[in-house]
Amino acid sequence: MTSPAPLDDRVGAMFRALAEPRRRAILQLVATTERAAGEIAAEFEVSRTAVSQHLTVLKESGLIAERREGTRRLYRARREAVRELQAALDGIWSDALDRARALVEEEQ
Amino acid sequence: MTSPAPLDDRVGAMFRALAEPRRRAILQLVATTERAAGEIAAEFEVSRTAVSQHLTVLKESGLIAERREGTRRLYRARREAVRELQAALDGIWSDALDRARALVEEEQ
DNA sequence: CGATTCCGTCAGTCGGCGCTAACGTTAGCG
DNA sequence: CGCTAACGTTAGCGCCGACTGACGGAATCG
Repeated sequence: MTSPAPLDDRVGAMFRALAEPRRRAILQLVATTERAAGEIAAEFEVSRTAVSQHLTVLKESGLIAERREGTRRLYRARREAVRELQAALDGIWSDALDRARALVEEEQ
Repeated sequence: MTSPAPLDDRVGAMFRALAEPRRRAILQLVATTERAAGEIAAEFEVSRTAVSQHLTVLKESGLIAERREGTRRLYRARREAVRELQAALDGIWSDALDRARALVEEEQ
């Protein structure tokens, strides 16, 4: 309730995005180097359309950011989003502690 | 080569397992407290069969471990697996650096 | 202006996944 | 040994998601 934006949905979107092997490869491609959509598509043996859809999913999850330059669109990975994901992984245990504590108080 | 199973597949299996909201909730339930399958199923409003399948997916991904006690099967989260996942997330950047370096040598 | 480049978007198909219902299995009790 | 409890497993169904092919749009060059 503290966060106005649905944080759990955002985390879920990131996990769903990373569940696809090709999207992980794309994310790795734009991790350090900003790349255009065409360059990314050229790295894989799938249609350019599929890559574009993968980029859309990654962008909507917040894992990558888009920047336009002429007719090209350049993509780069957002490391902050990954850190948010790692925090969520740690939260699995810390939040679980809170819930366990609530259960103890209830059953006593 | 330190791991007998292909690491990228294991990481992918973990991401795929975490992509499902219900599996994340289950993982959180058994994060600190070891629980039986029936107890877990009672927490959600889905059939016990569905929970059992989720537990299978989580177990095969390595995110949880199973222990038998009589007719019951107790599950607990494996925090080491989560740490392996976080390392993979960091690896997106470190491995990308290696690949970028190789590309530079190629194009020169 | 027309042509080209670089992309995203829209149907449509197909395989995979989550769910339910019925059945099979193992452990413990009388 | 029959019975029950506590599970996993299988078959089937509905649906989402990854992919392809065709189309549309914005920026650049001549």
